[in-house]
Amino acid sequence: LIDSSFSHLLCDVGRWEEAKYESGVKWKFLEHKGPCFPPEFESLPDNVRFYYNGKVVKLSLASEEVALFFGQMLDHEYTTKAVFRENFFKDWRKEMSSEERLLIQDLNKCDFSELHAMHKAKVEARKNMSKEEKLTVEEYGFCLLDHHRERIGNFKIEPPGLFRGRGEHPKQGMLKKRIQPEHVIINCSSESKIPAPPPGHRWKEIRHDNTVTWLASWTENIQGSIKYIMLNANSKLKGEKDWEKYEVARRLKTCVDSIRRQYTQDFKSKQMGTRQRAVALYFIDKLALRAGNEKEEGETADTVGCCSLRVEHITVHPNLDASDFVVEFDFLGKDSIRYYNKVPVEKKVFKNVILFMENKNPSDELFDRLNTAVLNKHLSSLMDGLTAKVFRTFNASITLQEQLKKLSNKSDNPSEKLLSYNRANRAVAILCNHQRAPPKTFDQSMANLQAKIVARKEQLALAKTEFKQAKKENKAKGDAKIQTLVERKKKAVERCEEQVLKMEVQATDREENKQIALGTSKLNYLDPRISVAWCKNMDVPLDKIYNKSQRDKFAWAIDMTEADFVF
DNA sequence: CCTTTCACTTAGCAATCACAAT
DNA sequence: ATTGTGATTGCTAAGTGAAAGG
Repeated sequence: LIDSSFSHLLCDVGRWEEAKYESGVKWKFLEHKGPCFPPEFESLPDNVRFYYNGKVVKLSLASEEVALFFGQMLDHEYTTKAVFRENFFKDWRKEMSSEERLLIQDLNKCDFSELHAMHKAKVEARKNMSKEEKLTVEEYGFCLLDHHRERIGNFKIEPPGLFRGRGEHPKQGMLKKRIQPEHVIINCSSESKIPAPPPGHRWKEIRHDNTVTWLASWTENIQGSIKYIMLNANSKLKGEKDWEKYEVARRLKTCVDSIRRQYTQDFKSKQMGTRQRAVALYFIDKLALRAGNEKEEGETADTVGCCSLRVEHITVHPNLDASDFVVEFDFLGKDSIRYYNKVPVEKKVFKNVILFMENKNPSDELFDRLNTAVLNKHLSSLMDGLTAKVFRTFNASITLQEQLKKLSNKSDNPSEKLLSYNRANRAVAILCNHQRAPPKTFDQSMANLQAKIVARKEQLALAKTEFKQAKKENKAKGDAKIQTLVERKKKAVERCEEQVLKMEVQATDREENKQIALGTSKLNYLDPRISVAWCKNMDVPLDKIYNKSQRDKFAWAIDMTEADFVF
């Protein structure tokens, strides 16, 4: 049965025919317009030339397009990387005519600067228009799902370009090919209007699979993986899944103590596999590490999660900085973000880690008897629906709840409350290692803010003296006019004080947030009901915490949550 | 059992927008 | 009106984990 709180998502006109939710059947009716294709490439104007070895070379249409991809990226660091250049040049040559291939043998002799300049000019020109976007959204951005108009998340086919992997990706610079309708599978209801392919084209396949949520899909040529067009996060389908995810995490709360007791027991198991499983689980639980599926070597950047940790990623310290049994982690995780942490662990964990490292090379797996399938199989036997990633959700949400309780007071002023919320959010982001590159203008904007604070403080000092002056005059010959002046000056002082405080809090918040990304945890790990309840308890308007799209995404939580909600 | 495929969530960066300061 | 900035949105890569395939 669907929770009644979903009603506004499921039906905004009239009543339910039937208030029942058949698990497994995702939808009954799906109609859409199909994906939006990027414009075809047209050959460059004659005044935009490509030079090889100082001489103008008129390229064929296919190789010209690829050359433009490189030219567009010229001021990006990518284009200086050896792997990127090598992959690009190899793929570019595949698109060249045989004459071109004969002539163009060295990327270093290529001059894309006119292509680059044209691209920059185009970007500039687009700034001054960009209105037709709205029409596209209206036409392609929505679909009909179970007779409700729903927003589609990504309705555009990804345009061709050069693959930009993260970190040291072995395939960076490779040509990501243009997708034609002939590559695209459409999924819709058999009784719906079938989306029309672009003129002169046909779809690869029309499918009517109501057990999946995607509207269209195609296979991408770099990794051979499937790309999907799916609904926006504010849709019923995504909202329900989100709610389910947090409900599973809340169930973990009821049995996490016994699971922790069990893996602590397992630290001394006679089975090596069991010990490894226990230690891995300890790390996943304590440090919110990702599961760490195996990856195909040479296909992706070399990154790891818990189960795929290698000996070279950890260092053991019997004691370090007044702590005993410290394990030092240093590895690249998802998106090649570095995880660096020195963690005091239980003695038994420490001894086990040393044992797992014995007689191994640095490049050997730490948990050689364990993988994510084994771990998850074990976890599902402990609790229905439990997998490694649930621990991340659970620990993130429970941390937010605890931190909010610890940090915030109802008597705080609004900006202090907000700072507390952000700090609680930050504690989670640090736990989950959600980092960002410090903004390029960070130091400058920090200095600007400090200057503003100084200026405002001076203003405050001035306001204070004026206030005193007015009071003195009032004492001397207090007429009504002076009386109002005193009031006015008093107000000015208060206003200044308030503003200084607000800016100082803002400065603190920003400084602490320099390298931390709060968005990811807010969007994916924190049960929104915790935040909604906190806002109710603290009398903080919800839009201080969630912007419009976040409020839409969490509509289900906003609707169902009362102030007494506990995760 | 192990590998591959598939569907979906999670992730950081880039582009764009909105709004304030000038 | 212009410009600079932080906030928001868009993009798509990179994970997880179940199911299918061999």
